[in-house]
Amino acid sequence: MPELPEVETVVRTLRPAVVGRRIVSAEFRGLRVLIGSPIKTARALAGKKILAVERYGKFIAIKLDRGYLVVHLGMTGRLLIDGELSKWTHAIFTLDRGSLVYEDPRQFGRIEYGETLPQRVAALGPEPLEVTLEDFSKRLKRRSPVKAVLLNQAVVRGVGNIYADEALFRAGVNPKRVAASLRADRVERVFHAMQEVLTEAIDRRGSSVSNYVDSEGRQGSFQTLHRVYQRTGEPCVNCGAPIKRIVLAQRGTHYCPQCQK
DNA sequence: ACTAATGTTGTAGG
DNA sequence: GCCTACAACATTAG
Repeated sequence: MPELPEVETVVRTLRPAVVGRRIVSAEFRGLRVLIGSPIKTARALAGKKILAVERYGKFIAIKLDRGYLVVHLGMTGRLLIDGELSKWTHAIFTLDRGSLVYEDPRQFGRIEYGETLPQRVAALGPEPLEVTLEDFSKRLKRRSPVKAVLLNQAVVRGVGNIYADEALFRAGVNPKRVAASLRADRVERVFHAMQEVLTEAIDRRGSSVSNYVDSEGRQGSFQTLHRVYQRTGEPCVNCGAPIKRIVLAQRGTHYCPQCQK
């Protein structure tokens, strides 16, 4: 479910509810989502105070007075303030006021406590809304299709399948184009399109496809503004040609064969 | 019955 | 190191 705009919306709704709160206790169900020992993690979290909620790409880092509680929502994860318990509840954090509940039917998400940020977070590329054009251009010099490069979290962090397709459509760049072969003006168009689509999606509180909701249980609305993602066969908003779907980097990839040569 | 779905990680191979 | 392809993870929706 969650790419950068969705995770940003979760973080923004989470902050006012949990910053300053103290974790009274933590309970974990099942072995899939939690990285590490449930007993040790629960013991480490009990009594910790929440100082901040940060986002690193698609990762949520809850900064405690010692260490971090790091959450990745995978495809179907939800972090809910005072959420109801269900068969897919994998973690319950009881706070000194209210609670935080993690649920995830597909269980591709992960929760981890550490004294420092884990390596897979530290190894991420820069934020796409903070990276400079110069740095972005260097990072794009890879001999893979530009879509695969945008999905690579070591290049920039937070772009996923929806926003990669939407950014390339807006830039008028074919997703199969080898990134390193793009002229500088094309790279600049991709850069601006990526920033534009992410910013607009954040303004719309993300895309609710599948089961995405923020931490208050609210849906986003950017899915109504998707121009190519999941619009296979529908007319292109620019030229009317049918939107095409191919598989690239093992992901469904949607583009206009007319506008994205 | 089959396919595809917002993601990451690990393996094998070029 | 860089790159591709594939599998795995587990569930639901069309």
